[in-house]
Amino acid sequence: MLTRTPRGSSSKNHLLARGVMLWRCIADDFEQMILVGKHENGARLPAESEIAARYGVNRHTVRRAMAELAARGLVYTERGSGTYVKTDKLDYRIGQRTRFSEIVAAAGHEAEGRLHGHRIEPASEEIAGRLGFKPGDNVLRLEIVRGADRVPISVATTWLPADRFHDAAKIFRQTRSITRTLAHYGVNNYRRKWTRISAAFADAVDAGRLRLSVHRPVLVVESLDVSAEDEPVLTTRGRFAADRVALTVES
Amino acid sequence: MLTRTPRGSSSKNHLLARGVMLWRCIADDFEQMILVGKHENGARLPAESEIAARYGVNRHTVRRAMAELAARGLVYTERGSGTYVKTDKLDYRIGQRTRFSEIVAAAGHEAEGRLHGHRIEPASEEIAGRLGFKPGDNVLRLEIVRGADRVPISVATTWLPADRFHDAAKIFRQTRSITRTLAHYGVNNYRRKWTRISAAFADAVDAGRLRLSVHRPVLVVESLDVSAEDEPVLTTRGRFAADRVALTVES
DNA sequence: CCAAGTTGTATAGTATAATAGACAACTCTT
DNA sequence: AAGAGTTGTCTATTATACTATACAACTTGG
Repeated sequence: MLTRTPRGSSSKNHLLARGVMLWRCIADDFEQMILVGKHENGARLPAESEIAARYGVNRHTVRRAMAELAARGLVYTERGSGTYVKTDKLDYRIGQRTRFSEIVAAAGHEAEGRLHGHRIEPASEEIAGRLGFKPGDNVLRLEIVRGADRVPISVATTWLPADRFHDAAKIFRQTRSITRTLAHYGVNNYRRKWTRISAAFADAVDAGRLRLSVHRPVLVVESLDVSAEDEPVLTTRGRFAADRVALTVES
Repeated sequence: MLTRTPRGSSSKNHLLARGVMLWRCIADDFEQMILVGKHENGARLPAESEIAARYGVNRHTVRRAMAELAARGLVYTERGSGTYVKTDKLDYRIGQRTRFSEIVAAAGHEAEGRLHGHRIEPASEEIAGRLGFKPGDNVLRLEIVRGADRVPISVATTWLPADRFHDAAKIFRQTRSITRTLAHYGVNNYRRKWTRISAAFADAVDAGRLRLSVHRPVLVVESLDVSAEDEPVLTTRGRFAADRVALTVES
């Protein structure tokens, strides 16, 4: 250790970013260590009291940091036992029948979907092309955040024909599922027609909704679903937290 | 604007990173806009009250954000007039006579140097080679933060022969200048022998000392200075905030 | 079963982030 | 010279981050 000048020589100085709370710095520090492989999957983290001592902070502060990591899906805690690393990813299988709730339920987790916003807007050239519309035609746009076991997995922007699915936003709020929303309109066997996958970094809005730092990667999944009669029923642009999901594409 | 669900629909939600203070989010937001060219050099920012209204926060919070930007050297404020963008960089000319204080003073700014730590350590192979020592020989290592007009410009790790400059840390604390410290030991006309320049991102420690975000670039300047008699007197590894300095190399 | 070690919860105190409002000091344009 | 608009400073209040301490609830290994 370097000899320090008297000024600002607190033991927690090395992580104190100005304007960033202590628990957040500790959480980010652990996220870094976990992502870099310093604690492997399933490993037990040191006890809260030990971490607190190591950072020179109160145990409550460490608890807040651990709660954050749990909210990010990086760890889980077991009362009386400890806090454990969980870096295994949800296997998200993309095929003709791709249903978020079914995939998550099959993996033994509780699926969740929440509508964060909606509006009717004129279709862009891109979206119109996908849905077989003319640019400027009205489409219904939904912003949906999906999660498994209360951990956000993806945010998706979904466009549907506005006339055919006019109250889809209301129906989605009730049913909390795109599958059930389409069923409400009599579309029961829609299937995935194509899927395009790329990668990017989370922007500020997505990062907030996914509980990610802005420098974490997302898998960008664009897709088109069609009805049994081959009519386009919805197209999406989803952003999946790459730390929490691995995509499997059937071929 | 998208129609929002009632949950968490505050007007400042789009920048509220969890565990990051409001003023910091606003400061980072402005830094981003400035760096991306949305406000050019010399331009006046909107009045504090207007910014406050725009973000839906109190004016004091905006003032804190502006103080942060000023501390980062990105803006300066003029009482009664406004806050102005300042993105021009200090021209740091590297030649045979390279003296931080002189360069900064010549640019019309007030130079400042502060010792953040020091110790005697065995020389690494690299450092020993530079100073003409054997690996393991004792060298004195200084950690110095330099600034202009109270804005950090560089952090530098400096190694000197430990025997010859034994109390250099103490002398530096008094003189606040490497030039004057060497003069104290009778070394008056040292000159730059070689300089090697590369680039990197600020690590957590350097970012804190330079008041940079960790994703901002730094210019890494490694160099060797020798006395008039051609004896190595010090070698450094400096990290310059690339947002605040441009290096000019004489040839 | 017990004891040691762990996470969960409760209470209370201190420091500070953010809000709110008022006014002083200053600049700039008219 | 005046007045509108700006930054600087002051006081006060509320919400919350962090600390401190204690104990309950639970797991694990002997």
